Amino acid sequence: MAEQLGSLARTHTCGALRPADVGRGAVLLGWVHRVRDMGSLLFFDIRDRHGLTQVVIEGNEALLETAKRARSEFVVAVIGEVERRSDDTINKELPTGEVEVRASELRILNEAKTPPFSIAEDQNVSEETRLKYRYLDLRRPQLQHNIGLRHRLTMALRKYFDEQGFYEIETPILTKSTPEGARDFLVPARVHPGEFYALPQSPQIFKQILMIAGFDRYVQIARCFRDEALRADRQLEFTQVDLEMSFATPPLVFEIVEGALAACFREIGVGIRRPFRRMPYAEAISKYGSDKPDLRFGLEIQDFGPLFKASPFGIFREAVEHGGTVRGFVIPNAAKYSRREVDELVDLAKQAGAGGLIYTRYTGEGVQVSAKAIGEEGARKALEAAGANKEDLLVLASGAPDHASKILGQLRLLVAKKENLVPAGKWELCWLTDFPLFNWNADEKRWDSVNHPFTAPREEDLHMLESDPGKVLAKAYDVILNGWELGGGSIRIHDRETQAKVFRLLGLSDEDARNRFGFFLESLEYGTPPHGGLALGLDRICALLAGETSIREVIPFPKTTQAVDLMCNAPSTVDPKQLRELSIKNI
RNA sequence: GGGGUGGUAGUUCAGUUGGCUAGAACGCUGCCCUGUCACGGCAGAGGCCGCGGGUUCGAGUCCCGUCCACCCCGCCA
Repeated sequence: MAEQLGSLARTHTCGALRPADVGRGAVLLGWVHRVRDMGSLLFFDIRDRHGLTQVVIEGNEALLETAKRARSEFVVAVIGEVERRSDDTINKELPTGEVEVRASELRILNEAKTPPFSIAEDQNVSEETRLKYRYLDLRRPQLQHNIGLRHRLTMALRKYFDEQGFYEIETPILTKSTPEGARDFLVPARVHPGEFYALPQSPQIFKQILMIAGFDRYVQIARCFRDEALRADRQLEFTQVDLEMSFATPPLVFEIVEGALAACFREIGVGIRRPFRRMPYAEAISKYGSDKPDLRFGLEIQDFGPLFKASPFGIFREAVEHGGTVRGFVIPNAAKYSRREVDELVDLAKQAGAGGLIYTRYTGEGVQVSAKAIGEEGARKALEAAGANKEDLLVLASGAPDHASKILGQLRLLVAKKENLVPAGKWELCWLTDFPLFNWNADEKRWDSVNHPFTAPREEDLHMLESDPGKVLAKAYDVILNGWELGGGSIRIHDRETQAKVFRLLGLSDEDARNRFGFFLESLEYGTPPHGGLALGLDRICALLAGETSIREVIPFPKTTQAVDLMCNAPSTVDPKQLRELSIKNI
C-alpha cells in the first residue's frame, strides 16, 4: 500500500550527494532503479533525472521488510544519513559513488507495474514499443539527455538573440493559409460554417509584417505544421527558430545565424570555424548532386561531358548530343569490388532513378568497362581525366546534367556509408547561396517559387525578371550541416511593384493575389523597410548535436511515419455531435 | 502512391532443406544469501510464431492478401 508524502521535503536530488555531505541527514525522493537484496542486507539505487544514489538498508527488520517489497520503478522516499563508503566499496562509475545513504525510514509513495522494458538496462527496444510507452522511454537516459540538451540549446538561443537585440514575439496558430507550398492543416471555424483557419506552415507573413510594424529584430521559437509525408528529419509539427531583421543584408543574416549556431555548438563543447564555407547552389548540385551536400567526405562528382562530345563512344556521345552530359565519381580502393558489389551499385543507381550505371577500372593489362559501347579507349580517357588510380573504381551516369548528378549524389551517400568514409565527430557547416528564384513547372506551364513568393531577386538580375525568369537568382540561402538542411531564408521583396510582378509570373492573377494576401500587399505600401531573415530547424539542430539520426529522438511526443501518435492514439474519430457543431460531414 | 527491411515469451533475438512437445539472454515470481553496485545461487511461470486465407499427412518455415514499425523515392525547405 502506498504511503503519503505528507510534508516531507527533498533535501538533495539523487545526483547531488558528495563526500562533503557525509554526516548530514538527507531526504531523497525518486524511483527505485535497481535492487540488490543480500538477505539481511539490501542495497538499492534511487534515481531521478539528476542521477543515482545508493541506499543501504541494514539492521532494521521493519525497514528491511519494506525494502523487500520495493520493485523497479516504485516511487520512494528515503530518509537517512549520508555515509562515506569504505575505500573498497567506492563506485567510480557514479558521481555519487563515494557516498551512500543509510536509510532510517523508507516510504513507498507509489508502486509500479513491471514496465514493458527496463529503464535501468540500456537495451534496444523497438520504436513501436518505445512510442506506445513514451512516458517510460522518456525516463531512460538517452531521452533524458536529449530533452535536456534541447532545453539548453533553446535557452542558449534565447539568450543569444536577446543579446543581439531581438524581441521574441508570438504569432497566431490559428491563421490563414500561407503560400509555403506544403499541404495545410485546416481547422473548421465553428462560428463561420464552411470556413477554415489554417495552422501556420511558418510565421512567414507575420514576421514580415512585424518588420513593417517597426519591430526591427524578431525571433520566435515557433511551432510549424505541414501535412506532408513524415521522415527521419520531418514531423507533421516541428519547431523553427524563426527570425527576421529590418535593413538586413545577406552578410548580416550570415553573421547573426552563424553566431546562433556557434552558441548551440558551445553547449556541446565544440568550437566551429567561422565564417562558414559558402557554395553556390549550382556547384552543390553538380559536385554533390544535392541541395544539402554532406561535405564530411570527398567522392566529388566530375563532369566528363566534353570528353565524350566529339568521340565515337555510343551512348555517351548520344547523351551529350541531346543536351545531356556524363558525370561520375571515383570510389577509392573499390577496384577490388566483386561482381556482386558492382551489381549492387548499379541496382542502387537504378533505385535512385537512373537508366543505368556504368563502371570502369584498370585491370592488369588494360581497362574494364561495364558497357561495351563506351569502348576501352573512352573508359581509359575517363579514368585518366578523373585521376583514378589502379585501386579505384569510376562510376558514370549519363543524362540531363542535374538528373545525372542527383543520381550520383544519392549513390555518393550510400557509398560513403558502405566504405565508412564519414568521419565521426566532424562538423561541416556550409551556406548554400545563389538559388534560382523560379522553377519551371512543366505540368502547370508556369513558374514556381523555389523558396516562397516573397524572396527577393538579386538586384543585378532584376532586369531579367520578365524577359528570362529562369536565369534570375535569388537573395536566398540555406545553411547545411553534415548533409542536413538546418535552415533557410532570404532577403524579402519589400516593394509592392516587384511583389506584384512575381505574383504574375507565378500565375497568380491580381484577384487571386488580393484574395490570398491582399492585406499583406497593402501593408507593403505603408513604408516597408528592406528586410530579411531565416528559419532554423530546431529539431534537426538538436538531433545532430545529440548525435541522433532522427528528430524523433529529440521530440518528446513524436508521431510515426504513418502520422500516428501511438501513445494517445491520435488521430481518432470524434463524436458526430462535434462534427454537426462544426458543420462538417464525413464523405 | 512506389521500393526496401523487420514483426516468434514482458523485452531483444535465434529457429537449417517444411517434422516443434518452439529455444536463448535479460526481465518477472518464489526461496537462500551482511558489502552489493549488470550482485550471486537454486527453483519456477510465461507463446494465437502480427492478422486472414491457401498449399501440404504436417507450416514459425512455402504461396496470396492484409495490418503495424522503420528507411528511401515521390511529396516536403
